[in-house]
Amino acid sequence: MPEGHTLHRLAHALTATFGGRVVQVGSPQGRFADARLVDGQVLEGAEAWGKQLFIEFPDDRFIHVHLGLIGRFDVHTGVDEVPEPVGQVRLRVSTSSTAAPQAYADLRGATACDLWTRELRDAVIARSGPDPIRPDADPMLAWAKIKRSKAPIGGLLMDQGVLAGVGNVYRAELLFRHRMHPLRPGNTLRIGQWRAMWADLVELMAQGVVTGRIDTVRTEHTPEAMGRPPRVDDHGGEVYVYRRTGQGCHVCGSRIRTAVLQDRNLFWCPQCQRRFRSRTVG
DNA sequence: CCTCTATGGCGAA
DNA sequence: TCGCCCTAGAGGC
Repeated sequence: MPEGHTLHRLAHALTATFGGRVVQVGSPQGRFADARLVDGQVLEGAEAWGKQLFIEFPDDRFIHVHLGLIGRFDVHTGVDEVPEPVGQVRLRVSTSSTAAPQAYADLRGATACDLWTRELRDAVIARSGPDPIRPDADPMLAWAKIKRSKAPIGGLLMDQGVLAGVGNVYRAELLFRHRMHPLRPGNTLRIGQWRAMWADLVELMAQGVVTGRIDTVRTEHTPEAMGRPPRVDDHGGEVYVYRRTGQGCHVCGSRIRTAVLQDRNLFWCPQCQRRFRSRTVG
């Protein structure tokens, strides 16, 4: 679930569903005791920065949520009745009226769910790199770090202080689309390459916010265009390399490779992404 | 029943 | 680099 597009999508859904309304806030599981401090208040809106989600309440209070690897936050609208929680619900936000239609949102498995002040929120945002989904993002802030780092670009793209919101799928797919080897050092990139990668991220991630999935294949490489079966997977998106180890590359047919970099699975095509080569495809 | 996996990130060693 | 945290679902025995 959770790369930046998921959090922005959630922010939109929470704002649309609960924004400006008095809400009930609770922690059925009990591990978010501070829920009571904003219970019965007006939910002013929700906003995402990278993978961080902030739900704003009066008096500069924010519920800070980070889904981590396995967290999910499901928004249910238009229900007649808010049901009993199922499983480990850390946070539940629900409409406070008793009349239908009602709505509720359940958070499970999150790495973080805390009540924060505006200062804490601002500090985390200040430490984060630019977020390609935010219209005010400045790609040169990321470039300044990339161009002077010897670290592999595959790691830099996942560093939330360099760039906010990119996770393992967008990382792998972006590198493929730009024919770039994941281990290429940041300081060997040229600015034109970075500008092209950023523009691509802006487009891909904006699409992810709309669709709720990560699709990265170009028209000529869709299942329909290639006459291949669609991807069957729990996240569903059409991709070039992510979790396609051993399968044929959609462009050149080579077997997709995998390796572990900084504890995360890395996927690339050994032919399309030869080391120290990089040219944008198409 | 157990083990493994997952689009993440932290802190200790 | 490793262990650990969060949760649910899939698969093996």
